[in-house]
Amino acid sequence: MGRQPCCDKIGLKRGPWTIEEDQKLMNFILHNGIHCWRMVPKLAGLLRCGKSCRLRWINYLRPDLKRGGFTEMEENQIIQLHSRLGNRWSKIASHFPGRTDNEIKNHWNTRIKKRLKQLGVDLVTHKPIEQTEMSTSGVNNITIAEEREESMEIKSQDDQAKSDLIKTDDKKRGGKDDDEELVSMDETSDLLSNNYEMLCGTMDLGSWIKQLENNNTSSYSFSLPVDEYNNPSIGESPSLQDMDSILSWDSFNNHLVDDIFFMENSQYCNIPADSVPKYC
DNA sequence: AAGATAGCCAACCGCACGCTT
DNA sequence: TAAGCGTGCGGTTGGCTATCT
Repeated sequence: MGRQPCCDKIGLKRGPWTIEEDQKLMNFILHNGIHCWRMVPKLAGLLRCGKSCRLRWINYLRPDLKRGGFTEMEENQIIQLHSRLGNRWSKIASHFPGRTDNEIKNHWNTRIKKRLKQLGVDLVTHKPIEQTEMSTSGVNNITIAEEREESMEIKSQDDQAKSDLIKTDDKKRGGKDDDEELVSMDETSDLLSNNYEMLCGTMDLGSWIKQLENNNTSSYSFSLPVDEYNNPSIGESPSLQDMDSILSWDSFNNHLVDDIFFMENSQYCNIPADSVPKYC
């Protein structure tokens, strides 16, 4: 028997949120808090399902969200965490206050993945793809990286399954599913042994990548200037798209000064999304 | 100038998990 | 103990914008 849908979806609005909807949702949450997402749209007067409201709040409306592009330091930290945690975006996001898992996931898929590919870094093991493999006659580097990624993605699915098994076993033993335990699991697990070297060894992935970039700018063509990667948000004008979102956010916030004041004095100020009550 | 293509990101979907009854 | 339910999570999609031809 399959799960029932979270809502009947009949008569519910979908697609992009309007400023009016945002205001309704934010006003409601700031004044009433979140007790049950399913009830939120009804009580707030929104024609959305609770799930959609939750997503909108977490990814866009939350007052503690950090906006703007990722810094080089953040990017490198994401890469390091990904080598340890894999595609567990919420875990990775928990290391970045004010960033959402969706944001990090999108950034990984659109920027970092490409960057690593161009640098010849394996997207799963986070190890450099061997020079011998890269210099195979008649085959360009990108093709090799793509093939490698494809094969490793299959491997990663197996690895993830194994990892889940280990996690399950660990939970059965009453253990916690936190990063520290993942690290210790690395020591006993073949599947993560490749990452252990990166994690516990002397290798600094961030500086290594930077070094690669410096060494390879002549041999690789970047789709973006390195500077843009390095720090799109500092010392530069935001992109039009960024500006647009900032503008809309600002104009939206102008209507909510009172609410923010209320929020700053409320129990919801600076509380991470995951500490909001989970159940009704 | 106009159409094609690529990049980006907000939002949706479906499954998994954990709590309650 | 099993079923029901709400929420969290990761993968995917769709639409908007920018860039290229």
